[in-house]
Amino acid sequence: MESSKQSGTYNPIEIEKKYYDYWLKQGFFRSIPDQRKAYTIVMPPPNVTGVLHMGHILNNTIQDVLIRKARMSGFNACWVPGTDHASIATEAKVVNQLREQGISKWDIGRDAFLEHAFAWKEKYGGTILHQLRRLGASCDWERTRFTMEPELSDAVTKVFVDLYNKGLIYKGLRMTNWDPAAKTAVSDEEVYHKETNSKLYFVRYVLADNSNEWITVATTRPETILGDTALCFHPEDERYQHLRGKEFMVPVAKRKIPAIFDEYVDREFGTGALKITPAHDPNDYILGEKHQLPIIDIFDETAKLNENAGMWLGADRFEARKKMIAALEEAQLLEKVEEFHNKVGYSERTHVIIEPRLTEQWFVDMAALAKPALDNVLNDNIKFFPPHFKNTYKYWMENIKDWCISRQLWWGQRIPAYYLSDGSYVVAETAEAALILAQQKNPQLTLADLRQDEDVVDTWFSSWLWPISVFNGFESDSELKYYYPTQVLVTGFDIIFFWVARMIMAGYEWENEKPFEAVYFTGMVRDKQGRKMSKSLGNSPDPLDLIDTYGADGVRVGMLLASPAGGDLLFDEKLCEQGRNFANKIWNALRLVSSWQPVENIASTQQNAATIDWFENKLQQILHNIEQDFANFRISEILKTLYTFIWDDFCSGYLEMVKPPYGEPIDTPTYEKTIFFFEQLMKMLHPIMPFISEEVFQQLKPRQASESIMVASWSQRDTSWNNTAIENGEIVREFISAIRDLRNKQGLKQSDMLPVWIKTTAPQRYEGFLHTLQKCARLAEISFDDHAPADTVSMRIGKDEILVQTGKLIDVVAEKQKIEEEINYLQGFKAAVAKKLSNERFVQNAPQDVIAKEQQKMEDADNKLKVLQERLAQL
RNA sequence: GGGCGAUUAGCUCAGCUGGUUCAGAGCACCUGCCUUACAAGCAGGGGGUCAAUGGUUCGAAUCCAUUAUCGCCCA
Repeated sequence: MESSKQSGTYNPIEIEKKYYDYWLKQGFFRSIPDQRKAYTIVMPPPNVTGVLHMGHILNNTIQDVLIRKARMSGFNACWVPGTDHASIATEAKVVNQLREQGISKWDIGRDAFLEHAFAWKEKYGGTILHQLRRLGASCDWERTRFTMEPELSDAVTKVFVDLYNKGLIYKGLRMTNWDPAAKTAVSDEEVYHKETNSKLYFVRYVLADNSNEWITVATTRPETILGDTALCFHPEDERYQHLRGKEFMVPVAKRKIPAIFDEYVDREFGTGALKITPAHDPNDYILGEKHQLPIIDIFDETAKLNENAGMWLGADRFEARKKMIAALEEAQLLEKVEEFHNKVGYSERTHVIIEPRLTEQWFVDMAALAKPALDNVLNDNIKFFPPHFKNTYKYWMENIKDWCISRQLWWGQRIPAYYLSDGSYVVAETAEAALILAQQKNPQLTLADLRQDEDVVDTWFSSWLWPISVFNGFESDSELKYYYPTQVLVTGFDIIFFWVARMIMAGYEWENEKPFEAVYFTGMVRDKQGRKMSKSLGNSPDPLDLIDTYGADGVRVGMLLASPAGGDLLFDEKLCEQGRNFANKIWNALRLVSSWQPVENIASTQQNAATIDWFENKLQQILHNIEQDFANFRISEILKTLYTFIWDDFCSGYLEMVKPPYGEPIDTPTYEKTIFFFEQLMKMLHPIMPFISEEVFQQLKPRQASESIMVASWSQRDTSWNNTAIENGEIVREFISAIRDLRNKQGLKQSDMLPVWIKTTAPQRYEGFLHTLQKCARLAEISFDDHAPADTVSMRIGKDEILVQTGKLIDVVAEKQKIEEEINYLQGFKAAVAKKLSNERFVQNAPQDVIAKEQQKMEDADNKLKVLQERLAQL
């Protein structure tokens, strides 16, 4: 053991580095299948483009807590890290980087572009995973996976072909969410809607056969007028009945379009007349199909006007709007403009307004996949924490839409569809396999006649396989069998549809088994004012700076203090400070204990026995509570329990009670018990504060080189305890507190040793604590006789009365008043209890133990009253 | 518009299957302390009509209904 001359301030930086390296070197993070039961977590792979932010800290702290606890509990703990290739985001980064060098991706072509992209990934892609080491993450780094590496890409191809062969993947022309910045379709889930201040333009459509008559149509997107192919009215709208069979002139474009009638139209909105632009609005598209309208697609892939628009070629959609408004005004067809609030869809990735666009895309038919995925969540076969996310999940699954999986990008797994010159295609895992299929149509074909689809699949189409593919589960089940299903997924609720739901589907589709037993949803990290943390607001601290300032343990505590499961959490740097202070407190407890010199056979052995008994039993009780909380993922609760137990009960309570006077030795049994308790506490704390718990563990006793708290076994399972021992200790602590309060209020000095009398029916309660009481409360002598002098102050601790001779004049009036107040309160309390007990229905209906409790309360109140009244008479 | 959730101390939140271990914790605040482990600390203290109304019940912060306010998701 090191000397007590260490600094009074804990310095986490070196210690954290030292132990992380030590753990790595010892291979404690490594998991290889063996005879133990596995406890597996797959990390939600962060984007390769990302840097560590507070969300990662939260998410990975929780995972590390769970995996460390499992490891100590004797499981073969396996935490698999990895990264996600993030198609759109990464491709955008690489494109930008190339642009700065004056290179366009189109010039260099697909293969060269991918080389750049992989190079970029090699250089920057490991950033987050490296940063996580600072946090103490005990991942099995040797298992680090990447969604674009060969095995995982093969899995994607395999799965695509499998689904296609099952008839669950199809290609079709559909209205899709087009991201004109990324020039790709995105799925419904990648579109977010934002309340926007728009304008509603009231535009006149003149009748084709009578230029003096017109209908006014309200639209938010006048530029799409160029793609109009009909006007639509409600069939029962009396205002428009005369228009049946008529035609209108499209403003500015000067084309003729028909009037159609459909119940879809909302008569209340605008003028009740709706312009139909099938190529640029999903609802219009449906109406267009129903009424067999022509489709005029006026935009190109970057949402600029094309030849079909007939004018302003190359103008982007916003410019086109301005031009259209000006043209309408000039033609005197713009009646009025109103302010209007509506929700506009934006791309999750590039944050530009989504353009509904008709494109050929690949879709997954989700209905069949959704069925087992829904059932097994509803029946709690997969448990959600917090459980209310089941509702959200259920709603989405029951209204599930087909999944658009193709992306017009290069960075990703290329769609394994091969086109023949006649436009038909075959789907196969390799070009060679595709050729065989193609040759069934035409035996003359060669590889050169096949052209692979240019598009890649959605990133989520690879990450939905993650819990299986990280174990190469599509190749062989040797590892999968051992690690799958995993125990828990820790992730943000915002990707419940993107990812969680789809992993569940994939699990049942290919393994016929859930991917995880439980899902722990974390909330969003916000600043203390409740704002989302963002770069532009500058309100997101750099996690590495935080770790430098407060230590990884401090940051972990800060994060967990703020984070009950599920809801958003308001992060405040002060919480990390609290965590750092906690570490410092533990450090100083270690300094104290380290300074003790144990000696055999001295009086304190007996004097401390009751205190040790109290603490030992409470420790067992706390251990039990924590075990329960772990089962329910109540991690924040576990931290609070340990924080209070270590700081208040261990440091302020236990250590002060057994601490020998300065310079005096401690008896060996107390010393050994204390070391044992401290070690137990550190084991309980280790999942949350891995570093300082290890440091204390190493210093408490001489250890073998390979001995670490990380792999020390979690405290024993038998957690029975004696409640009386706990109660007695608590009462003694209350006692000490009350005496200190009295000193405070009466301005008594520490050096004034006060004599006390205890009036109790259970003097044995205090027996083992007499020395401790005298020491901690600075008492002269403790008597249990009835001969307390008159000049004493009275206090009540539990059911007992304590009389303290302060040596000062007793303020009889104040003392009387205090007691009368207590009597008043007790009488009111008694009346309430009596009312309950005299209520026949209560006595009949309430459970026996509740009634017994009430009777006990009555009795206790009576006793107290008796004591108080005696005291009053005495004064 | 449909759904989900929240509302408890100045702030952030616990409070699980209704019953004095039910009104709690941390931070903040107030008082007194540099007491040989710790001022990143010690000892003590004050503070809430549990959003409102009604109901169920012997009994409601807890269950139900309505309202208000806020947040989120979907359309």
